[in-house]
Amino acid sequence: MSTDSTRTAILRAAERLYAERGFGDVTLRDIVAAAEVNLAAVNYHFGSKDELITELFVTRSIATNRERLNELKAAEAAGGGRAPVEDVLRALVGPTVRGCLGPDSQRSDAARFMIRASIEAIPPIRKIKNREIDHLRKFAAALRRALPGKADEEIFWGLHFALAMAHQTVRDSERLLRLSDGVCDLDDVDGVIDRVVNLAALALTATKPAAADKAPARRGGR
Amino acid sequence: MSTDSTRTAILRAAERLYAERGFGDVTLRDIVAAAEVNLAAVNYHFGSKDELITELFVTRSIATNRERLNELKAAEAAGGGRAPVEDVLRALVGPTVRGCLGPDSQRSDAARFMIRASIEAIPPIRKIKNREIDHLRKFAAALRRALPGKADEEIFWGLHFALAMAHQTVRDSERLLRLSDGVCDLDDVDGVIDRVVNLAALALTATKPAAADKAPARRGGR
DNA sequence: TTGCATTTCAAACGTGTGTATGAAACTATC
DNA sequence: GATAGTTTCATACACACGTTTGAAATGCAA
Repeated sequence: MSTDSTRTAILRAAERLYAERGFGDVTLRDIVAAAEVNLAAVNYHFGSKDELITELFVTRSIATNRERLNELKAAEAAGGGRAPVEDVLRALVGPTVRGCLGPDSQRSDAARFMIRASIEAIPPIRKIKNREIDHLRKFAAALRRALPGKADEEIFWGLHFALAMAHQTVRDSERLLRLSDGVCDLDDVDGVIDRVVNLAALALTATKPAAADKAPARRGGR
Repeated sequence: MSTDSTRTAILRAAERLYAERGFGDVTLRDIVAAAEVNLAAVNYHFGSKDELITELFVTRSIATNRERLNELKAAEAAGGGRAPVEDVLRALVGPTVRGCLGPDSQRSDAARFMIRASIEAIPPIRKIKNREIDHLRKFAAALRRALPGKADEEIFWGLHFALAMAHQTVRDSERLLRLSDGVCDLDDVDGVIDRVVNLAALALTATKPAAADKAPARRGGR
């Protein structure tokens, strides 16, 4: 093999197992069994378990960020340097949702691995995760361009809620599925993305006093 | 002590440590050290580590659900059997948010423990967690009463998004804090709850075609 | 006090984990 | 085909974990 097949076999097996079962439940022995390689190969090729996880996370993190930024740039280029709020949000949450929901064939271990990483926040990952902030700032900036005059506070909350809804939907899709008894269609990936994007956009574009049809926003319950 | 002080010392120490550091990073030896009791006391009083966690989770789960239902019933009683959407949602997300955010003195290990439990989904917890669905159905029913004629699908999505936003906000408040450089005030607990509740209510009450001021909801990105 | 049940304690056990070792197998260059 | 460098392999190590054990300490009724 011209490519180091043992190395990549370990990476693929680890990514798949971690995506399926989480970090806590997967041992090196599980990984090497799935990859059909020797136990010592992990330490030979990666140095340690933590370095294996770190390499996986860094690689996927870069890929995800690039994918998001590509969509953002495409959207902004189409709009002459400014994209509608919806498109900015879609670029932010689309890649992850698309990789985690939908038919099995379309789901990616990579996206589900990243969700696991964001959930369990294992030490080797926690250190790197700080860079995500800088990445998100680029989307905050794009939202500012889309909403001139909007207060920063609102921008950040909108961004946060968009991520929260997308993230939680892919993370615990089972609960929504069971709660709704199948009424909520999580295989309609674009539909899910639209729900998240539209609601977050609503948060960002709605006029301040929130003119809902009834029950004006009241503060300080109980 | 009339109350079994060793037992409760273990429970308190375990709850605090699990809340602070998660299940993966806390060993029985950590717990008994914090509780200042002997290692064997855990197995003597609880049988096993899993049973200790189960007892913690069951106790807190019941308490949380009761707190939520109390608020819901109070709200519905005040409205003659029907509460406004906002109040239903507030009863759902309020207890958790209030227990996890705000000044240290007001934060509770119990609420943060429950968040950890919902994040890490350890085997002993996973089995019990199914009951949460039944609990949430009561809130879905209350939302149906508040929004007669609304499609069930929308009810469930609204409920889901409300939980998603609240949950993610308390779970990763640090990220929002750093992203916004302190602009978003997470110590204003009622303010946070209002944001979540109002946005979720907007999702539930907004007319279907989502008449935002610009960029009509479009389907099928990329 | 005596006797018995409950609780605490130090110490050890068995198991599963990540990691290290040193020899064997393989690959490529001369 | 011999040699040096790389990769694989079976095996073992060291350690931390949850759990068990049996004796000591404590509480409490008669």
